[in-house]
Amino acid sequence: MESAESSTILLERLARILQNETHAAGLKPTQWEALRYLARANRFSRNPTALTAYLGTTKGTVSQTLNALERKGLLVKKTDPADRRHVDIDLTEKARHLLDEDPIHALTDAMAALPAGEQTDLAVGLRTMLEEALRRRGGRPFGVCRSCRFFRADDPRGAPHRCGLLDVPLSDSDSRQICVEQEAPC
Amino acid sequence: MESAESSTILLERLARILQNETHAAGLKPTQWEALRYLARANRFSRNPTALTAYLGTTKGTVSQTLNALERKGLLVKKTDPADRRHVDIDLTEKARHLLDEDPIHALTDAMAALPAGEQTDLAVGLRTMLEEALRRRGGRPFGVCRSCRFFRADDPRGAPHRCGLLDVPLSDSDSRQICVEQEAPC
DNA sequence: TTTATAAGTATCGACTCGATACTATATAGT
DNA sequence: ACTATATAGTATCGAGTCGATACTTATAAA
Repeated sequence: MESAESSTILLERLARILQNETHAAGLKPTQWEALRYLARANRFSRNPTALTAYLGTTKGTVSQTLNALERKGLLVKKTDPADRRHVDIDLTEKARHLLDEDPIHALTDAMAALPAGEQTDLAVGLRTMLEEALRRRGGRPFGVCRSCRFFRADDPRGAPHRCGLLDVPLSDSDSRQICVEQEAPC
Repeated sequence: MESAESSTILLERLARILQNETHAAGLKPTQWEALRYLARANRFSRNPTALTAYLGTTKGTVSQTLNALERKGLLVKKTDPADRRHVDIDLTEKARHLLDEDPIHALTDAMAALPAGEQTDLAVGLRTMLEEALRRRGGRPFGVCRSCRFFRADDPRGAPHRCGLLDVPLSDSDSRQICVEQEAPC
C-alpha cells in the first residue's frame, strides 16, 4: 500500500530529526535516553542488561555508554553482594538536576499542542508499532509495575504491595516505576 | 499533560529501535536514508545541501556520508559546469539494486498491517510532529513537485509541465519526485 | 575591485554500534 | 564435589555519525 510506505518514510525521517535535536548539555541522544530510563526504572531494572533490552542495542554498547556517563559523574555502579555478577546503577544528584533540562521537553510541548484526539491516535499508533518492532526482535515492552499481572495490591504482610513473580514487598513508589519483568494481564 | 510525556518517550524509544534495525548490507542507518532520499529526489534536489536539509544535520556530516557511499560505489558526484560550486549526485545501478533490499521494507509491512483508520491517524500525527520539528529548526518539508504551488501542469511550450519558480520544463516523472523547493499552495 | 556569500570539503574529538573475544560468577548435570 | 554451561559484564576493534571549526573555491554584490 502506497500510504504505508510514505508513513514509514515519515517515521524514519522524524526519528532521525528528533534524535539529532537531543544533543544538549554535552550529552549524546543515547546518553539522554539511558538517563531517562534509569530515572524511571525500579530497583530490579536499573542494571546493564535491562537497559540493553530497553535501548534495543547490545550489551557492549551499553557498557560503553554507562562508562561515559560514569566519567561525567552522572551515575554510580555497585555490585550486588548476593550475586556478584549483578551491577546496580544509581543516578547521582547531578544527573537528576540535568534531567530537568532534558531537551525532550521541547518535543513534549509540541506533542501537547496537538488536538487531544490526534494526540491519542498518535499514541495508539506509536505503541502498536513499538510492540510490533519489539515482538520482531524478541524484546519486552517495559510497562509500569502496577500494571503487571504479577502485581498484588494491599499485601497483608505489612508492605503496601507485593510482586507475585519475584515475591518481594513493594512500596507505593516502586509500583509506579518501570520494570523489566512487567507483563500485561492475560 | 501526562499522556503527552509518555507519547514523547514512546516516540523517542521507537525512533531508536527502528534506527537500529536498519543496519543491513553493511550500510549504516544514515546511509540508507541518504540513498532513499537520492532515489526519490528530482534533479534540483540531488545535491549535498538539499540532502543536508532533508536529514536535518550539518553539511560536514553529509559530506562524510557521501564519501562513504562513493567509496562503496553507490553514487557518483559531478560538478555542474554552469556553477562550479554545485555538485550533482547520481546513484549507480548497484545502489538501485541495493534499495530493493532496503531493511525499511519490514517496517512498511508492520505499518500496512495496522487497521486502515489507525494507519491514517498515525500518519497525520507523524506529519504534524515532523512539520513542527522542521519549523523549529527552520527546515523544509520536501514535498513532491506536483503538489507545489509553483507547479504548472500542461505547459504550452512542448514539455508536459513547468516549474513556475525556476522556470524550467518538467517531465511527467520529474513531477512525481521530491523537490527541495516545494511549497504547499497558499 | 574589494567584499560578501554560497557550496562543499577536511579534520578533530567524543561517541555509537555491531562484532568478537574475554573475565568473572553462578547454576545444572552427572 | 566436579565439570559443563549459562549469565552478567567488560574490553577492544573498525567503520561511521555528529557537531564544531576551519578551510577552499566559486559566484554575486557593493
